Amino acid sequence: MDKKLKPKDALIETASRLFKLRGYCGVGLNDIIAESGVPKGSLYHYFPEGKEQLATAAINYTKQLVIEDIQQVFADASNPLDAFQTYVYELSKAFGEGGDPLGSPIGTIAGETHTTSETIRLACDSTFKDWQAIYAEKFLEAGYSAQDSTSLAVTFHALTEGGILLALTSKSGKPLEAIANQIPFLLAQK
Amino acid sequence: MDKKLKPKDALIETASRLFKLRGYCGVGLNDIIAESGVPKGSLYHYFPEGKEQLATAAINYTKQLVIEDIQQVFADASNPLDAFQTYVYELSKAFGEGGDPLGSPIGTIAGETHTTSETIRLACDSTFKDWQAIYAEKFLEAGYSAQDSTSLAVTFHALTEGGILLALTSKSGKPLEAIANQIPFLLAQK
DNA sequence: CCATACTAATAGACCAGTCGTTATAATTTA
DNA sequence: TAAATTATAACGACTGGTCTATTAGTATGG
Repeated sequence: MDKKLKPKDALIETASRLFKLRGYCGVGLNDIIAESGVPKGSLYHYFPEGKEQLATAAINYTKQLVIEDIQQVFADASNPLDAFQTYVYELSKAFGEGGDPLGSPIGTIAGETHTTSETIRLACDSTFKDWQAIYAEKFLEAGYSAQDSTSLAVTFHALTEGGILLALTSKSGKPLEAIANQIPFLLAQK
Repeated sequence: MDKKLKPKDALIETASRLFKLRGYCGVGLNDIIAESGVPKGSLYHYFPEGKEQLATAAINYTKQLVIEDIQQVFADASNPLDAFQTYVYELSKAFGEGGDPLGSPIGTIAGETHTTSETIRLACDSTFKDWQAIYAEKFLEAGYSAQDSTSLAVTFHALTEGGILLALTSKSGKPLEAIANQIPFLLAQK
């Protein structure tokens, strides 16, 4: 087990990492306990409802990580478009650096489970909505109308999710780079 | 078995449909033979390399279906932006109509397998690139520069993939509707 | 200060079921 | 008759989940 972490946190962290890479069905509990070093008895002690409950915890953990990333980049930028471009550009660098393979934070899980697990689907849906709410808030602050702000938040979030998917499918940061380069030319008339 | 179809085609069609809904790992061969009515012996007769080979065939089948959709909508429109808006708007209606649940054509498969099956990853990657090539061609015809055309193709494709993911996660066509509504305001300065 | 008691946590063996795959027999088609 | 196709049973490996036994940790009582 990761000696620095408590067993429960080790499970959440390992599950989060593996689910990003291989999705929900693609990761077995045996993979998670093997990588985290936490015995199966402990897994069912902390997550008595099993895999779904662990996945929900992993989704919420990932949600928080992403929120911190987003807020950081918005705090450093003077307007939402700049912030968003910086964010996507940093993603492109991360995917392009050829280190450990990354994954889609929760997109893959959402795609797999939307028809099979309402619990997980709802966790993903609320995560997406929370991320979008941050974007929308920033657009609102920048003077966009309420309606435009929410629509733009959805649009830019979709752009991010799609861009990540293209990046990991092509094993390259270039799709995200192309998207980031296009961002300044979007919405120029507003 | 679907009496209208030859066994091989029935397998491809059923596999394609189920993979869209639940991804690659989420669908077992038993599901596919049960729904298609094709016996397991026939599956391994037509696809001796097993699940990966069937998935590759399903991906290529889906690729073609989407290409026909895209070309249809571009044939009916006078410029690429209109065509793209129409396309996304039609997607939003399909996802919003509350009939049989839809799925991401191959996005979910790509997200699951990019680290585990190079064969499938490459099939998804070439599919994405083929779709983008159609978009790029249309932008080129409309007078955009070669570089802008490819970047815009990637950007709009990412928008579609992300929009579909948001739609199926929220079980609603609204995310795609919001995206479609934003499209006319994008690129206004070009 | 130690002994006791109680609970939280750990450790895996184990379960029934399913996975993708293989093997082989039966049947149909040419 | 030969080949193509269908049908079914079975394989070992693995799945998520259950179970019991044991250990570690802590609070309490004398």
